[in-house]
Amino acid sequence: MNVRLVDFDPQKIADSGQCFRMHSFDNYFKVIASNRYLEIYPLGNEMFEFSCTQDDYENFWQHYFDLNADYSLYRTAINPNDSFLIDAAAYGYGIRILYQDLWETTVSFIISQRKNIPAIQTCINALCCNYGTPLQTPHGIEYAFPTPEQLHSAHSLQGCALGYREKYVLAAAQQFSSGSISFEQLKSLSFSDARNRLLTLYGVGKKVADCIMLFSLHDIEAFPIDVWIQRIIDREYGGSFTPPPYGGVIQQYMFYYARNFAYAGSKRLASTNLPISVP
DNA sequence: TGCCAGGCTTCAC
DNA sequence: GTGAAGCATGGC
Repeated sequence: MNVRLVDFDPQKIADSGQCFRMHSFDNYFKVIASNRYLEIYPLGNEMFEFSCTQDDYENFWQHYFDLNADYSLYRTAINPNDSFLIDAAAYGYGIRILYQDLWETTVSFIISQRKNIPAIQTCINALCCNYGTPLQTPHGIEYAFPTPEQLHSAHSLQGCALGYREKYVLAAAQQFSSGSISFEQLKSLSFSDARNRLLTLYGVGKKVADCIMLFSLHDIEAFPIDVWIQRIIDREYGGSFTPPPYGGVIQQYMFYYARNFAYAGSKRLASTNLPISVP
């Protein structure tokens, strides 16, 4: 099916670091999420072909990509005198905060600690290939993200390069497969109670908990502070920074801008060199 | 080859 | 309560 989407850039989303199973190819993108497989073909003029039915689009992917939200409202909340955030938001135009599966997000960001993004993707791909359910796709066999039960019954996850994180993932698998933590349970709690519940998971600290709050529970006030965000706070704000409204969305703009443009070398480039300007 | 990575747990103090 | 050490492994 074809659809026109504004403020939607699958390349930026794939490169934004919030998901690890969205990949770009010559003329399309493939996404694997919650046992579903999708290809997205950019057609130009904000038109996209989604390789799914209208029902699948309306009942899953539209929500997954948060396509009913107006992100210009988030950007207009930025202090107009804050040139770094204004530039970051312009550069990140088209990024969406995804509604990702709680279990997959938890495992992915447990794995992410002290790894770079290519290494994270290698680990997650190994987990899926070794323990996930095969999915038939037009481009061959892909693998769903393994369920908590699939990993819990594995007992050992050697061959996935998890290192010391393996025990964290196995502990999470036990918690999720037993039902002692669930999406419904966390969504019934307040922000701080849900975050505190996540912090009880072995291997989950503040940063990973905030990533789960943002990228799965979609609490867009969550503001994960990783090494990139801390670098921005130190360089641009003298070490002190109060997250603006909708901080999670702004955080994603900051992260993408820093990694791909502003700090892509070792220091910030001139903002006048920005490729685009967006209100 | 050596450094470093979307941090966390553990253990002194 | 706070700060430093130690951590497994792959990518660059």
